Amino acid sequence: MALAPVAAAPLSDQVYRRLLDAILADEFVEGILPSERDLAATFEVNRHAVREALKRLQQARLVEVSQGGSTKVLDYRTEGRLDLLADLLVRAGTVDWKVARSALEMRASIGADAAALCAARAPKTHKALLKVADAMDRHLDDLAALDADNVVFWTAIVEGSANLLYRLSLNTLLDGLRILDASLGDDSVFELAREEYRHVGELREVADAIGAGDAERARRAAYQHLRRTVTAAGG
Amino acid sequence: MALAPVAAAPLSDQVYRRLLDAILADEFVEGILPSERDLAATFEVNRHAVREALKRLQQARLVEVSQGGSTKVLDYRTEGRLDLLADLLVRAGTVDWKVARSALEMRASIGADAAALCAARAPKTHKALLKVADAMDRHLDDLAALDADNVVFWTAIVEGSANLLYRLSLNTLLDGLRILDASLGDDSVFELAREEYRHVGELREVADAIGAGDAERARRAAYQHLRRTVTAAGG
DNA sequence: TGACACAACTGGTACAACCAGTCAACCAGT
DNA sequence: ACTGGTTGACTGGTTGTACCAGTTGTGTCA
Repeated sequence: MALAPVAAAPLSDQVYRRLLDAILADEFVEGILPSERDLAATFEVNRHAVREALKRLQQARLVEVSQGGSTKVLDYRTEGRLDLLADLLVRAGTVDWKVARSALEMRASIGADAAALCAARAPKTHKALLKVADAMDRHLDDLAALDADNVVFWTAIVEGSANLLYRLSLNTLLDGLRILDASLGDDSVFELAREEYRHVGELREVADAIGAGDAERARRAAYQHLRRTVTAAGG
Repeated sequence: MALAPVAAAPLSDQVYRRLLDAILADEFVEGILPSERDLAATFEVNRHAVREALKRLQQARLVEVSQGGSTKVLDYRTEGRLDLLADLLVRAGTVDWKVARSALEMRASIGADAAALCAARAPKTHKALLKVADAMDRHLDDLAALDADNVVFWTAIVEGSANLLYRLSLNTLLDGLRILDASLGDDSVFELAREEYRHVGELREVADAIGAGDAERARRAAYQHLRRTVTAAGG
């Protein structure tokens, strides 16, 4: 019998999670949050725990607090930032596939541009990329290993692009992937990934183009490869 | 006479800022932060203020705190997320142009893809876009107005792309722009923008392609327009 | 030498108070 | 019908202190 560990998140994290869910579900009338003292009372925690949670919500641009006045909910579409991905992707235990599709589209766009930049700036990456592609070919049945290798492949390209923002975006997107993974378990939903991994040859093409320093070819190859998954996901 | 409001940031925000700067400047030996009590003592503030700041750093994936153990600095390249842009762009009062160039590259990539998606999904956006382009033509000498209109133009395209993540990325990028603006004042550095606005005709071309539902033409036109600024910035 | 126990850290939570803004209502004065 | 001042009941911001809980190093004892 496998007993899962009991989650022991700090109180402020739990409060953050609760408030976040309530905000995204638009549960506050007029978009006005109760006072910190009231929240502390209803959650039956100390006011400091509430304050720490509110500070995080504030940083995520989800609320606006002002001394003396009340704390208001902001529109995350116009105020929120990309880091919300992880929180928007899975809500109330169900995956928002529209958000997931958005993430795949973004991955394709940035992945393609990163490949082009990598070809222009770090064609030497080529060797490492081919090695990963070889490894992937060697275990086409091990989905977990393929996942890991795929991450290595694209991380190398993004590193080669010498674009810090692409690196950070990749982190954000991978974070979303992790959330998705945890939410779906080892479910069959990763048919998408499985299908993508059937085309390791295309990764090789990307690597070749990068090795040749041919930015446009690298871009096209990467875009074609990544875009297929978007289409498969209903884009 | 224009009187600017007096800045009165909460203590925890100031502590956050100080710690952030120290972290990005790699000022902590072995990447280990002093204890909360020590930080409170050195900053001469209450421990709660320090805790609120640390919660935010934790959320930004800049530090890892563990009860009983010490708080460690994480590598923002591998752990940080896109929201760091605003903090990385301007440090110690000077602009990091490498980061700025990265942002411009990302803008070009996402802007082009958003234009393509907009053409496919919301060709009707075309009308509003042309109206903005007209307005821009009408006041080619008013940089502030051009800036505002430009934001409206691209926001409309991103809305039309129906991609929530592009919307959030736009927010993040615009945030960076605001930071840049505030840091540089009305400085001459916005030669870049000025040059971009000399090509309002290209925006019209983007709008036309979108109106025609021609995704690839919209992508090419948008990319060409946005990419020029990247090149001008030394990309 | 190894296992255990303790002490001295660390972060996490709590209560109680007070400072400092906001807002609405009311009240002069103009 | 306005202006500005006053008041009181809210709001968030700050503080100090105490204690709980987990980690880590150290020293003792078998």
